[in-house]
Amino acid sequence: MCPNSEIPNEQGEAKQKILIADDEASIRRILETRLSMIGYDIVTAADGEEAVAVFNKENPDLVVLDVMMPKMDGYGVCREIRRTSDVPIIILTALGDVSERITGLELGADDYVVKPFSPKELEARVKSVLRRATNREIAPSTGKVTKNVITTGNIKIDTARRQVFRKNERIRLTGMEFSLLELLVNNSGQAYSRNEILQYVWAYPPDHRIDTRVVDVHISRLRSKLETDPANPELILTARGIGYMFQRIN
Amino acid sequence: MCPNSEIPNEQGEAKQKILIADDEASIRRILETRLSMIGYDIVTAADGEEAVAVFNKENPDLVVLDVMMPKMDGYGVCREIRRTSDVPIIILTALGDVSERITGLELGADDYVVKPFSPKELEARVKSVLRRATNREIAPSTGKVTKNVITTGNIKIDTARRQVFRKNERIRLTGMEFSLLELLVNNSGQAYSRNEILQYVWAYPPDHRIDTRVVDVHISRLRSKLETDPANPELILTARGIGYMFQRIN
DNA sequence: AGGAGTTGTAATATAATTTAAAAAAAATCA
DNA sequence: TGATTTTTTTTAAATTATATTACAACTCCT
Repeated sequence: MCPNSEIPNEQGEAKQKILIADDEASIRRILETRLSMIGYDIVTAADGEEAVAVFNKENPDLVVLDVMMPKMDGYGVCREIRRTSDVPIIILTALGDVSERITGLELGADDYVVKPFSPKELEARVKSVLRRATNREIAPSTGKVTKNVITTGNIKIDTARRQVFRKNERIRLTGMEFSLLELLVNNSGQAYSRNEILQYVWAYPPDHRIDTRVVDVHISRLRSKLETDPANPELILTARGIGYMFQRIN
Repeated sequence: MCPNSEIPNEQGEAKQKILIADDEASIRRILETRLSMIGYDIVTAADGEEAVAVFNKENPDLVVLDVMMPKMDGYGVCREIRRTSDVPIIILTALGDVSERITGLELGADDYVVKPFSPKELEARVKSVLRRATNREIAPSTGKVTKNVITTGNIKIDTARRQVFRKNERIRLTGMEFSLLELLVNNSGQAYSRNEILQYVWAYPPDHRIDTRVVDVHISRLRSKLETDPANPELILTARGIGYMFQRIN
């Protein structure tokens, strides 16, 4: 099967770990259930001090902090964590409190979710933040400069606007399609396994039991939209036994 | 984060002084931190009367006023200041209260910023207002409304007059539509969930469970009025799984 | 009260994504 | 080589999410 992840994340190939800090047991329980269901390791804390302690002990990949907690509030925890770490942080704020939101972002939180929220929404934020966080590491690791507009052959990719053109005709890509293309193009010439792609584009932990064929399907659709002859791809290449890669750009 | 930076101010001479009047300590603290970081001198006040006192004593180059303050509200302070001075004034208003905004501008404020705002946004307004103030050779002593116009693509948004133009044709938006647009535009590039939008734009109490699909409907109506091709929106974008956002401006 | 305009709800349509599975291609090996 | 196995590609169906529409309820003006 697919070999170990070549792309180092902080835990090697372990699941990504999320620290959930909220004093409401019901919220902890729900989030723990839902997030572990889609493949994350969850650790929890019921107050601010515990959150800091657990953070230091467990070194999670992402932290979800409720603002209102006993002992130390979310900001305190955020500040404390930021003294030593750039780990992504999502803040849970109470209803529409402006100052809370500003404070949170000011202190270096990566995102915030306003209560009451649906678990689905938090899931989406978690993936989004993790995707941003992990994608940030990709470009530097290859030593490539990630340009805003990339041109190769008759394909033009505007990463800032998330738009793609072929022969100056705008091609509509869906969000997933674009994210996938973006990963491959930003690291052209480098092959990624399906698991790595799932991890980076979908922000799923390495061993999440999602069908890795999703990647194939998306690759197929991308080819049908981008390639001159989808049956003989010249841009999105198959690395048999490994995964996929984008034709090297220079 | 980017700490301690000695960015020279526009004059190169003495630092420009800004008075910040807001009863929320957290907002005062944040704005003080951020604005002094980029080279302004900051003085603060926690209520209306203090604001007037500090203004008379410190003679700042710009005043940022929260509308809602104890002792004397923002308008009172604005009126009071305008009796003796043309100093630029920025008003902080709650979202969606039209009359507040109009009143503020009538009273001679130079600009307003709608809560919730990001510190970055206020920084931009501060710079903009100061630039106008220092550049105006023949200052209209009335301190009449300085337009705050956002332009992107072929649409122009005049937030002061709550008017929107496409290709210089006026487009009629309803109040809700404009408020929604305003939230998204004022925070372009940032995705908001339906819940957040409901809380910010509709400002319903937490128990008033309204169908989140209302947001979809209004987004749809906005698109049909604003977008060149409503089926392929380029301004009001869908953040699948999360909500909506306005195409990042700048 | 009457009419024009606005808003929320619900029903329906469309689109994006995942799953499943069959067909095709490439690799393995006796 | 040819049969077998593995891997990839493609298609279709199922699932989930978003978009649109029509209408009823409501508001604001006179």
